[in-house]
Amino acid sequence: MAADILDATFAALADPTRRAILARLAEGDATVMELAAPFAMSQPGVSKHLRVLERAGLISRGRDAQRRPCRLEAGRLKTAMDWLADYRSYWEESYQRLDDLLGELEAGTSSERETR
Amino acid sequence: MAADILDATFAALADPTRRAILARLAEGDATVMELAAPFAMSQPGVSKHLRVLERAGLISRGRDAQRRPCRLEAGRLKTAMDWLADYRSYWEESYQRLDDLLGELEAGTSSERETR
DNA sequence: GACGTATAAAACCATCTAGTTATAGAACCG
DNA sequence: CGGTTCTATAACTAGATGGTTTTATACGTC
Repeated sequence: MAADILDATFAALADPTRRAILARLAEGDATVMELAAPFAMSQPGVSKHLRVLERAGLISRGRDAQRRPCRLEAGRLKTAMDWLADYRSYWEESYQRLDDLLGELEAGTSSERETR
Repeated sequence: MAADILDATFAALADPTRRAILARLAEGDATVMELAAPFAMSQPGVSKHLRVLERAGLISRGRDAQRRPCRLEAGRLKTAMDWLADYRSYWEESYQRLDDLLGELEAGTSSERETR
């Protein structure tokens, strides 16, 4: 469900510059110039990253004279986290023991794989 | 910390085919043929996706005669989730009210932005 | 109206991506 | 040994991505 939202969200998060921009925005809204300052990158380069983040719904932009202040929109981060949460049991200790047990049972009963 | 791991993990998750492969592996280990079956895609196409998942550390592969069974490795999913968890407060209700309050305070005291 | 500042858009380039087909390697079956 | 099955590699293509420089737009100020 909503595959393209996850596509865009994870793709946007797969870049260190964009993650750093989100981290900065977590401290409060910021203009493009403020966001660009820490990076050895041209202003249009940062603008392109912001467009990716905006199209993924991870930020929104206001208007303040010439400035276009950016704001973190955390909803899509929650969507991504909700997807990951489905796998939580697979990295938790209690599951690991259960998984090992099931593996032994499967190996003991039959060589056929449960495709179900 | 560990930026390229997050890069590779999020990039791997940004594709619906790869997410579907992970979902399938959550039900148990599977061979390449088993994983390829649900998709209208060539076998080498699936193999390439598996290589991306393996290089991201999201799966591991064993050896069973000609077969290379794939197994879900959830550790990297936890790493991604840990990163997202830092933003949890930004999408939670209680935070939203705090954020609004801080916004009003900032607007009321000064037009200068706290860059700290 | 002219100038400076903040941002976006255009055009371009190199590299990566997701897919294909065709081929090769590795292991089993007879 | 010969054929079949499973998987990986190679070579190719079209399109996306991340960056650049240059140019245009929008707004505030003098």
